[in-house]
Amino acid sequence: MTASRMNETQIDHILKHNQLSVTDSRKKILELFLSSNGALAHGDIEKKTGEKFDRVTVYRTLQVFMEKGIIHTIPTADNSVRYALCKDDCTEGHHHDNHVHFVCSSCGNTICLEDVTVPDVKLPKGFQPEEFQMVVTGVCRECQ
Amino acid sequence: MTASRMNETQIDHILKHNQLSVTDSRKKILELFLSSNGALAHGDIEKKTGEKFDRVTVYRTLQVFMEKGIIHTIPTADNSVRYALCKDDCTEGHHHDNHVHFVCSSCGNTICLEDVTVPDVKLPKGFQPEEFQMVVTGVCRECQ
DNA sequence: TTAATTTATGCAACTTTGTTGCAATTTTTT
DNA sequence: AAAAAATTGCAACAAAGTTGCATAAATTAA
Repeated sequence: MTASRMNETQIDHILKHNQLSVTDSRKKILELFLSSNGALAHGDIEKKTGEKFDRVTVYRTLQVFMEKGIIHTIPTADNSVRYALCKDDCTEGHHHDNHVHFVCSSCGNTICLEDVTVPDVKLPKGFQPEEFQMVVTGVCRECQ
Repeated sequence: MTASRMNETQIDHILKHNQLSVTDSRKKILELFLSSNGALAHGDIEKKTGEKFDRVTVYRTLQVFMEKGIIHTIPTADNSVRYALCKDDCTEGHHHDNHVHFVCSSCGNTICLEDVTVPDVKLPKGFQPEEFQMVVTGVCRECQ
């Protein structure tokens, strides 16, 4: 079993496990996320799929992946929405992501720092927290 | 001197201090920020100014305020860009904001938690941090 | 394996959001 | 009060995202 073959099995499994039809676009987009250790913007996906799929399909695929909890959005200071794979038991639409995200100001990539957990903070009385997200901007390893 | 009168003096001073012409739109938009303890999206501003100013003017005003360091953007998990007043000595375009932002999932408001500082985190080797931002999602004081 | 059913895709048309150039207006300077 | 500088609003555009619907593909049932 080759690496790509194994990858395809994994991809199919994720889709079926989430009760999604296995289609070319979904397989390809999911593969992109699996082979990228960072986060992807809608535009990145359109470019990397080589305009093989309609813009609308990409939008709808991301939407479905969000609903199923396969991916989640990452906050950025600029106006770009970035998506990243959910790790582990992220089966609901609601995602509680507890690692720090790093946005490189040089290459623009967003990297999930899996090993860096978001520290807890104390909030003033009356604020009921549901999710903590932390974004660090700076220069990444590749761009030093 | 009435409150509104004092406010106007304050507003004029901020604009002049930043070498900006004192115009109706800038005064009004700055007033909005001063009277709101949270962050504002472009759309909020358009609504609250009662469509008195052209969309382009609002965009350009926000842009200029950003350049002058009067306001800064706040990261959000959705695709909306939100702006908030810079406190204290934020005279450059580059802004290092060190307080936590709270986004209410009920009313949608973004509140600057001035008293809650962003905790430091250790990054893996090779990552050069420039700015740390933290966003907490949940239910705010008003919406409990 | 094929037919029936369900689901996803792609197209077109549209809305929303943001940008640019330029003439007219307003603000600031002299 | 006039000249110079800066800002505004308009129009036209570009980019980003959404919706309805017929076609095509994937899944289920026979």
